[in-house]
This record gives sequence, C-alpha cells and structure tokens, in this order.
Amino acid sequence: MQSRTPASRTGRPRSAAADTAILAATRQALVELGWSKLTLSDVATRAGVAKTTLYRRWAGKNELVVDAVAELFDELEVPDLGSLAADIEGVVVQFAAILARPEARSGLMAVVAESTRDDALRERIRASIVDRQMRLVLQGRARAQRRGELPPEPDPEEAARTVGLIFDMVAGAVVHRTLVSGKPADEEWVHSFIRILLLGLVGAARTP
Amino acid sequence: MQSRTPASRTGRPRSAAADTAILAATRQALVELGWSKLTLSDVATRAGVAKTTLYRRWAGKNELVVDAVAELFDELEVPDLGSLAADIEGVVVQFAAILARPEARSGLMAVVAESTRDDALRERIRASIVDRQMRLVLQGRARAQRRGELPPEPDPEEAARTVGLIFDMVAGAVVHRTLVSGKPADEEWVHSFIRILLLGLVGAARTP
DNA sequence: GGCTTTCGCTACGAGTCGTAGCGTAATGCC
DNA sequence: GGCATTACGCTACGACTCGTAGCGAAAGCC
Repeated sequence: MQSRTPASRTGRPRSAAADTAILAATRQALVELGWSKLTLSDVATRAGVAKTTLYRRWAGKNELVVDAVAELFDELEVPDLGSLAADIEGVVVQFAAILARPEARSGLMAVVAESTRDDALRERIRASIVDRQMRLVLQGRARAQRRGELPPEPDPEEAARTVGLIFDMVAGAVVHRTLVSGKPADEEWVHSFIRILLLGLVGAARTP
Repeated sequence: MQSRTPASRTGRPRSAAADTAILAATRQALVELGWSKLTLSDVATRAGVAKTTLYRRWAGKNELVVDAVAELFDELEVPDLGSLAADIEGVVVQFAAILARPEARSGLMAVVAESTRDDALRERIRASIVDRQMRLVLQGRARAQRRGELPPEPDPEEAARTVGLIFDMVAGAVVHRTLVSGKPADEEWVHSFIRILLLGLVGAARTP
C-alpha cells in the first residue's frame, strides 16, 4: 500500500489495524475539515496512533490522502445489465455516487492539483485510482464487442487511443458536473450524457 | 475584482499597479512553487508590496489564486471559422493551451478542491471563470443554429440543460485529459473528441 | 492646509511541520 | 528462554507560516 514490504522477516510487524484506522480517520478528517485544514497530527489523534507512526508509513499528506481516497473506488465494478448503454449507465452512476461523498470531493481534486508538480504522486494516483477505473472501460468495451454492439478494433494502438478518449470523456464529464458545476450527476443527467456519448461512438465507428 | 469599490470618493486610491503586480507574482509563484508551497509572504515579496497590503485586498490564498488564474481565461473567444466543428475545435484548442500552462494546472484544480467546502469560493469561481466559459458554449451554439447546423431549441429549460451538459462534457474531458491522464490535449486529440461529441449531438437532436 | 484612505514596516502569539531521541512492545531465530 | 530486530507511543524541539495590530508616511480629494 503505502510503502515497500519487501521481506521484513524479523522484528515486530506493522499493525494492519493501524493502517485501517489511519485511513478511516483521514477520510473522516476530510469530511469535517477539508483538505487544507487537515493536519497529520489531527489524523493521528483520531486514529489513536502517534504522529510519528504516520510519518513512518507515509511520506506526507499527499500520499496519505491518495491511499485514503483510493479505497473508496474499490467497490466499483461493471454490472451486467444486458446492454452496453445500461452497463455504462450503471457504472457511471456508481462513480457519481462516490464523487458525491465529501471525502472524495475534497480529497481527490486536491491531490490531483498537487500531482501537477510531483511526478511520483501522479504515478501513485494513476496506479491506485485511475488504472482501476480504466479497467472498467476496457471491460465494458470488450463485453459490448462480444455482444456485437461495438465493432471489433483490429489496430491495438488505435483501440488504446479510443479507450483513453472514452475514459477522459466519461470521468471528466462526471467530475466536472459534480465538482465544478456543483450539480448532482443523477440518473437523469447520466442518461442524457451516455446517450450522446454512445450515439457519437457508434457514429464514429460507422464512418472511420 | 477582489473586493467592493463602492464609492471610495476620498482618500488615497488603491494602486492599480499593485493589483497587476500581485496577480502576476501569484502566477509566477504558482509556476515555481505550486499551490501548497505558495505563501502570501512570498507573493508579497515578489510583487514588491507589503504582506499587509495583500490581506487588505484579498481574504486569503484561495481568493487570490482564483483572481490570478481567472485572468488567464480572458483571452478565450470563439473564432468564426465557418463551421460548428471548426469553431468548437478552435476554442477547445485555446482552452487546452491555457490548461497546459503550469500556473493554470496547479492553481485551478486546487481552488476547485477548496471550493467543495466553501460556497463563497465556489460562487467566486463560477462568476469569474466558469461563466465566462459557459458563454462561449452559448455563443457557438447560437451561431450554429443560425447556420442551420443545429436545430433550434424551443424549450428554454431543455436548452439550458443541454448547454450545461455540453459544457461539462467539453471542459471535463479537456481538464481530465490534461490533469489526470497527464497527456496533452493536442489538435489530434481535440479533433477525435469533437468528432464524437458532434456526432452524438446531431444524433440526439434527430431522435428526441 | 485639512481630511481620509492606503501603504510599508515591524512585531507578535498561535499553530503546524517534520525530526530526533528514548523506553517499551511484539515478533522471528537460535 | 534469550537475543536481535523492528514497530510503537511519547515528548521535545527549531523552523516556518499564518493573520493581525500598531505606527508613521504617502497620496489623493475638498
């Protein structure tokens, strides 16, 4: 999770319960205080551990919050509702529900902002959050191609570009709707959005 | 800009040059230090003003950075290139160019993150940044309807929903591509994106 | 000149940061 | 059981930032 556990064969092992408590305390602090007023001392107190324990496991506030927020996305999965449109709507609604939680709203954008000046942090975000979401797009696309709803893509490089584009469109729209426009990405909105997206995708696939 | 100037008829007027210098210094500090390491003392030194002058004009770091970043979006305008697709591509390329600048990348997302817990800050962002971009969507849409590229929308409420949706899709995709995926929103990417978007929009307009 | 507001400067208490040092607790190896 | 090793809780610390208060000087309007 937060650091290497290469083969610490001997010595007292790190408390897994402490990890759980710290990450939960971080999310709670995000809800109550927000990003800027969150302090590591406060998180340590909430979690019932010493401040030094936090610094032994995480390099700083950024890394800690990334891990705390990443756990929120563990529950994401593509439902099998029978059609591409229904599957996408299902997963986007899940995604929107996570983004509606205050600990995700205040934490996620803050670490993304910090990552513009920290490549290691960007990589950490990619590995623990973005890649997990990207896999959902790949999974849904493969299932739709098996159903015949989307044409198979022979060129793997072109396919990767398309998947990346879809991912930026979906995640970007939901994030912008929720955080910038400040309105809920409810089912009605998701339905309208997915309708336009799919019409565009099948249209583009028909006329390459 | 940052505070009310109701009718300060008498007394020494506030230095407009100081405003310019402070906002420019803020952007420079964003480039060199990023959001989290930016301090108001440092900005004051760079701008050649006293720290107290900063606190007299802005409530804090958030408000200052919003104003500093907002100026970057002043140059945005919809070009008249003859077709809806070309117009949109033109303005999206401009938008992407602004987001590629480090002072926008590190500043914009940070204040958006803070705005999730500060309604006044959210309103400030909306008024000084988001509304300006939203106007571009309205402008381009009206021009396309005059050209006959998009059907006129009789229901104003439905039209507002659609404009909001388009705005979230466009801005969200570009922001996500630039900041989360960390890849440039170059002309090739913009072209692919706009193609899917427009195919979806005209498809949705045809089958309501 | 007189009034008003802004400006630069200094100083201050409060709070946070990240680290060091120490004694104690928990585990693996012999 | 004894020993080495690592994690833990606790305290203390210097360095830094924050936001404010107070002061005299400057720059406008009447």
